[in-house]
Amino acid sequence: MSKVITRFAPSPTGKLHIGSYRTAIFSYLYAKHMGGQFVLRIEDTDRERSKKEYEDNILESLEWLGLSHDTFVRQSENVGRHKEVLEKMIADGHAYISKEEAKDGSGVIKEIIRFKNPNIDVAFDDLIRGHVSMNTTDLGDFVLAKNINEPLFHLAVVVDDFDAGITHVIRGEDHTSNTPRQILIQRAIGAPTPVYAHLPLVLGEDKQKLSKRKGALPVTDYRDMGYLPEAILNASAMIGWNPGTPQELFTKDELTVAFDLAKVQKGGAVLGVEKLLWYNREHMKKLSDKVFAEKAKEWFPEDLSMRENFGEIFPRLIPMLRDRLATFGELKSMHDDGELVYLFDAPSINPEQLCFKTQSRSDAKVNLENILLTLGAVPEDAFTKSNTEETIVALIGDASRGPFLHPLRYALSGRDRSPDPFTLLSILGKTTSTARIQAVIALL
RNA sequence: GGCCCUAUCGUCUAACGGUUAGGACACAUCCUUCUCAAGGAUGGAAUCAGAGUUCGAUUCUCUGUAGGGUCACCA
Repeated sequence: MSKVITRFAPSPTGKLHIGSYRTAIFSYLYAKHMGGQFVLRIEDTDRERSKKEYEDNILESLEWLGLSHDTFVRQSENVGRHKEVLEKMIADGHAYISKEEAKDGSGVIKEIIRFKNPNIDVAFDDLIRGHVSMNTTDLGDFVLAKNINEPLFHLAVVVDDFDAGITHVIRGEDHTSNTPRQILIQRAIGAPTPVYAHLPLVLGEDKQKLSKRKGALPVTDYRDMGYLPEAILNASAMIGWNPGTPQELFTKDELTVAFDLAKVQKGGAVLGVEKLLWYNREHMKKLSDKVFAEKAKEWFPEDLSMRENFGEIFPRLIPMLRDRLATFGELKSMHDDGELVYLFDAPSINPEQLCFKTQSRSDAKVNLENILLTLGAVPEDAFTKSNTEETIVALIGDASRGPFLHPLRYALSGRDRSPDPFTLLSILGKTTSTARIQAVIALL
C-alpha cells in the first residue's frame, strides 16, 4: 500500500478555533499513525477574505500544538495549474464558459466557468460514515471558477489534492455534501478519488455548529489563558474519538500510537470547559518541578516578580502552586483575589478575625507566644513544612488545634482562607514568619 | 423546503443481539482538617418515541420526533 498523505486545508479567514484544529489533529494523528505525511495547505483563493494575519495565526496555532507539517503550500501559488486544468476541462467538454450577469447587481456580463454536470448518482465509502450515495442532478452545473484565472473551492481542492498525492481526505462533516461534486471533477480530470473520512462536528454549548461569534475560542486564546498545549491536544482528540480503553490521559506520542479512524464517533459533540480544565490540571501534574517552575515564573504577576524578595520566596511557593493551579493563567486571578500579595507584604490584621471561633484575645495571644517560642528552636535553614509542623503539633499535644492554628494562619496571611500555616511558614521563612507573629502579639 | 447525516447520564463516552447499561468530567454527601485548595470514599444521574424481527433488542429494520450539515461567482 502506498504511503498515506493527509492534509489540513484551512482558509485564512479567521483565527484557528476548535472546530478546525480538531480536524487538523485528527488528520495529523492519522498520518503519523500510518507512518505517512501531513500536508498543510492554506486555501487563500478568496482574496477578499483571506488575511495574512490569519495565516500567521494558523501557523502559530499548529506549531504551539506541536502539529508539524511535512509540506506547506498556499493554494494561490497553484493558480497556474488550476488554469491549465480548467482549459483542459473546457477542451474536453467537461466544463464550459457561461456569460452571466454579475451577482453584484452591476449589470456587468462576466464569463464564468461552469462544470458540465453528467447528472448521475455518485457514491463513496466514508471511513466514518460508511457508504454514502447522492444524486448530483440537483447540484446543477455548478461554478468551477469566477474566470479562467480565479478558480473556486471545488476545482482548487480537487486539483491540489491530486497534485499533492493526498490519499486520505479527513475533514469536517460540513463537507460531506461537497464530496460528490468533487468526485465528479476528479473523474472529469482523471484524478483518483481519495479515501474520505468526514468527522463529526464540534458543537457549541448550544449544540449548534461552532463559529467565531459563538464562543469558539481560537487555540491561541487558550495559550494566552495559560493552558498547556498538550492538554488542549489531549482534550480535543478525545472529543469524537476514544481509544477503546479507559485511558483518558495521553501525550502526543501516545495519541499517535493509539489513534484510529475506526473509533471516531458519528455524532457531533460539545467540548466542555470543565473537562478541559481537568485535562490541563492533569497535564500540569506531569510537568517536572523544573519545567513547572519555569512556566509559573513566566506567568507570575509582574508587580510581584519584581520584588527583591521574589528570588527567595518563589522557589518555596512551587509545592503550593502545584496543588492549587489548574492553569498558569490562574496566577493572575489569584493575585487579583489577594491570594498572593501577603506572601510578599505583611498583611493588615483584624484582631477580631484572628481569634478562633469564641476564643478570647488573651488565649490567642498566649498560644501565639508559645508557638513563637517553640519555633525558635527550629533553625532558619530547616524551616520546612514538615519540621515546623512537627514542632507545633508536639506543642499542641492533645489540645484542640483550632485555637493554635487559626490564629497562626491568620497572623501569617491576614486571610480567613489560605493555605495551611505550615505551608505558609515554609514559604515565608523564619525571619518573616517570626516578625509577623510578633507584630500580631503586640496588637493583642 | 430538497438532499445528506446523527440520536446512551447535564457533558465526553463504553457495552460479539444476553451486563445490576460501565468509565471520565461536573454535581452531592462523607472522610481528612484551623480555613481554602488538593486528596480519599460513597451517591444521584442515560439507552428520544412507537411498531417490527428475535427466546431476548442500547445494538438489526421501518415510521415518527428532535438535532445537525448542506444547498454561493465562500471555503
